[in-house]
Amino acid sequence: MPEQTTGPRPTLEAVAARAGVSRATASRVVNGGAGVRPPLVEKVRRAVDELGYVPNHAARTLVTRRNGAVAVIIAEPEFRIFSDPFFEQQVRGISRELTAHDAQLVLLWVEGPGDHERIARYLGGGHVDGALAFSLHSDDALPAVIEGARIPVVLGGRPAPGIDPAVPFVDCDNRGGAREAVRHLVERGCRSIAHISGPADQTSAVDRLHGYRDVLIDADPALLRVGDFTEESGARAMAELLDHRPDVDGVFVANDLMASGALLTLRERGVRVPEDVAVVGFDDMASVVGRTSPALTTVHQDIEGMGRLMVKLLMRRLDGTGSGIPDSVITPTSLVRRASA
Amino acid sequence: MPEQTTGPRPTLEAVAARAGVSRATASRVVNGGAGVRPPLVEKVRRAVDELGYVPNHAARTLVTRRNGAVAVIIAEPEFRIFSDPFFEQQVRGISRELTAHDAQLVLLWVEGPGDHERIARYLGGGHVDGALAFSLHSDDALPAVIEGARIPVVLGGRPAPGIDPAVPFVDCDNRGGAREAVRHLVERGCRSIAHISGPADQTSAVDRLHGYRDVLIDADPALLRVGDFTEESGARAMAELLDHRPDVDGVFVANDLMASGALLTLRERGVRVPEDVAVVGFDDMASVVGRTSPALTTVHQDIEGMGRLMVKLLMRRLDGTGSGIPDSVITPTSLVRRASA
DNA sequence: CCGCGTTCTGGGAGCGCTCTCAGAACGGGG
DNA sequence: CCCCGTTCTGAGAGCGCTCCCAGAACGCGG
Repeated sequence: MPEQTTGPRPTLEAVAARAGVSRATASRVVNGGAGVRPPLVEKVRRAVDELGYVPNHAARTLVTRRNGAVAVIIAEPEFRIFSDPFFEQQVRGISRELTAHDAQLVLLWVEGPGDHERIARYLGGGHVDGALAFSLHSDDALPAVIEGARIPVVLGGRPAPGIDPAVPFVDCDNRGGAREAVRHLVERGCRSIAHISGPADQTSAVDRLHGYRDVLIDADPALLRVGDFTEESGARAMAELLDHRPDVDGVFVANDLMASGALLTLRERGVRVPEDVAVVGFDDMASVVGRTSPALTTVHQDIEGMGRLMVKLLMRRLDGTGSGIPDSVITPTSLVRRASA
Repeated sequence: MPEQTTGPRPTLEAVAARAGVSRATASRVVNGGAGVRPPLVEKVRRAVDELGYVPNHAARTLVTRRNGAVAVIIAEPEFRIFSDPFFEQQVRGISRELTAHDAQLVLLWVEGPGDHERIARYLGGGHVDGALAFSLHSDDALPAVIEGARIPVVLGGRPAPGIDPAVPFVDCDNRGGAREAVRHLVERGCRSIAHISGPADQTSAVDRLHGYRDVLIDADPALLRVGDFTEESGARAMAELLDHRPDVDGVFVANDLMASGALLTLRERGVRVPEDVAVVGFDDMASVVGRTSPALTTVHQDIEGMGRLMVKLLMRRLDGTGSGIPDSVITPTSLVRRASA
């Protein structure tokens, strides 16, 4: 039980004195105790407990040049990012993995280009050991800012072309997952398979579209519609599809939210799913998948796992163990068959 | 333009040498330059620029015992907290105010009681100058944990009884806002005014209920329904109300989401709003208010401002300027009249 | 019982910064 | 022209910790 010394916090010096050893030995024990004989370890441990000693982080950082903190940079060009469930899951994964590494999460909220200088200074100021960011639009200047801070960084999501390709990233196999989704529709016997894609400036949307095209090499462009990842845009795209290509019997939608919208339109028009039109989504978001009817067949990706992986990659390069390890990771996806296809 | 010295980062010493002054003077300039003659200030400033000097945070913290970081503690007893728009706005306000104070936001994600020890150690370890937390349920052990860390803390939302009442908090005038809402219904001429409240273990819900009762001292208990702040629960409560008290002609709903649900039920049943039943919500959440029909009359509260206020209170007590300043703040609310009442 | 190799331990330097305090510089009045 | 008060400046001491390195302790073979 820590003593109730209300005064200044005990230092290593105090612990050492109480344990009857030198500061160096006390330090060794606090840092794992390797190379210290058991009886002494025990004595120091007890002193630590009795004094309620907690290492001074600043002092430690000063000499080790490591501070056990990682910045998570959240840019907000649109403005829902923070409340996006996808994002939330990823941050949760990051937070958990960081905790496992005894590192802290420092949130850097970027509100616009005006913030870039502040961010650069912060990143360059040695407050954090590394940074995690999310590749958003291709015209984003943020990656350059981070690059300028000369600090290790790992991106969530494949960066858009134009951004330094050497920056490591973690992304799921968007293209492969899309292929699997489309193949599933083909195997079901669908003949006119449409695709509702996401915005062309997001690599995930582009990759999924590529996957669709990989399987359906010469798909009629009329079977292609572009949405913006919102439920509403999915509903609209589906309506247009139905209007222009009444023969459509399968549709691969680039994310679950748009797929949900498509399902709504289908239902409104009295089209049976999956009998008349089979639908496959992407993401496997619990919040969406659970409430559609019929239950949505979709491509699952391990979002939390991707967050954790981002941290692992970053930690590896911080440890210097980075060489010989793949820079970027593409995580596998898997098709989850439910009722819609 | 900073020099491209790839080596170790320049120290204050280097800046001083280049500017031809002592380290002390350089330090003074870096920290505002008070009491240093203009020509010297200029010289030091130039050296800083040329060298690309950035102060070492750890070294500074070591001596000042201040590290310019504040923990935001997010507990996740339920699990949507992070993606809650209310919460998002509050964190945004916090983030902005923190930036204005040149302080950083360290996110502490608490996943359960198992994390409490970790949190306590972190808070006690001097990593952050203070903490911000949100008062959730009354059985939450977190406040005690924070208390134990002997670190200044400010709560978002009035803490439940049972939690040390000396802990400062920021909350909006739930009770007063509710009174205003109900009075508005009275003035409109409503005779049977119902209330759909939130969970009894949340102080905001309790306070709003109190406000309702303040105005309608002897309201029939049958006019009271308890929801859980979700849209669905609001719809259900409204249906029950209609079934049991068909004479209801006004309803004050404890939050916008439930009000939206109530509106849905009303519409389904063909009840005209506000002609047959007038509805007033609480929160004035942009995401809800915009899409209801008719547009929702509701009680506005400045959520972002509350976040900022939390930081201001914390900063004041960190600066020691805290004495004589109110510990907690109740921010005003205002009724926003739209179409539903 | 001594000498040498090996394992532990402690002294001390130094990480980069702030801040106190003494001394330098300066200016004005006598 | 000198003296004293005021404003600036710089030397130096530490903040609490890690880690290098020298030396102590220990064990074993001869």
